[in-house]
Amino acid sequence: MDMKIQSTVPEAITELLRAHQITPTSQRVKVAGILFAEPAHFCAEQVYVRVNADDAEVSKATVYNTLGLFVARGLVRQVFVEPGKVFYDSNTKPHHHFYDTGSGELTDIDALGVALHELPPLPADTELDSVDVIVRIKRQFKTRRV
Amino acid sequence: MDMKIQSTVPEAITELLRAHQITPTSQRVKVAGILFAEPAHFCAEQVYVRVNADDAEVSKATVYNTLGLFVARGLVRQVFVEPGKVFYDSNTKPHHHFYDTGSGELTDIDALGVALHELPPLPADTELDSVDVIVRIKRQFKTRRV
DNA sequence: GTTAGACTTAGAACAATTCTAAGCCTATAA
DNA sequence: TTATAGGCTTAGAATTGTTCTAAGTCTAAC
Ligand SMILES: [Mn+2]
Ligand SMILES: [Mn+2]
Ligand SMILES: [Zn+2]
Ligand SMILES: [Zn+2]
Repeated sequence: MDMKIQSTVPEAITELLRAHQITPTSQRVKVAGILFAEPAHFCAEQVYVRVNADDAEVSKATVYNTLGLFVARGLVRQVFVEPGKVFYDSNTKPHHHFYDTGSGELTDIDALGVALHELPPLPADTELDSVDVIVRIKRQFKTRRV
Repeated sequence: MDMKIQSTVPEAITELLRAHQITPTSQRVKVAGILFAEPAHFCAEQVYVRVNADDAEVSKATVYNTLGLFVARGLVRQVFVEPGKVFYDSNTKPHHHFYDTGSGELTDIDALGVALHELPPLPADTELDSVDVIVRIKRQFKTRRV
């Protein structure tokens, strides 16, 4: 069963964490509250800023620890689109991404199921881990009418 | 025209660089010699080590400058599969990758042309830059016969 | 109440990359 | 020939994102 948060009610979040074998500390609940308010793509720094929007209460180390834990428990998934910055994606359903190379924004693409069909066989003695499709896009040059 | 190196003959490399508006300095020819000996996936550090296999003659700064220049001129392409490490791919034909999460090895997959067909329309006012497909694989668990 | 283990934290350490600013090389112009 | 200018290379410093360390805090069970 694929649990999803309906509201930002702390109890629901607490539940979600417990369901994934994570003891719901106040810091973890805060981080989860940000990630699961809606499907989103945040980097660690963005989570850190949001989680401390009022007063600073969660350290950067804890943000990283928590994100790492959520990844390990499958609550969140990492997306690599650029060197030196990881995005944490609270949509864990199989899907792909548009990446706007100008703004750095990620947008979801529903999984196609098609790419897989046409894949060559995996190398010997290996099994599939995941398929990531990143469609890099850029803002269009102003085209002059011909 | 899509020029490719047949041998490691310096003259051919010099030609290739000139054809891409790059003045062929000794350092650039060395770096190109490593990248284009055969299609390969190197990170900057690997290029640095290889280029200085005998005696140290090319600085790390120059390796990065050169790789950046080759990317800008389309001689080489970057692949992002992990945070904090860029691979430089001397195969610039459209293609995709297997990524062995255990060994960190990249293997080419001939472009399918399929993923594209099933893509949703691009967001408004954007144009396609590139499509990267990364198939993450892992060494198979020893399966016991049932 | 104690205690053990899990959790959090500030700051140091780290790794990949980029920047800086000074020297070098080479092609052309005097 | 020698000067000059631009592009190129370089060592090392700086930056960035992330992980590590070691000490303190919390909490749940005894
Ligand atoms: Mn997503
Ligand atoms: Mn490749
Ligand atoms: Zn779930
Ligand atoms: Zn070419």
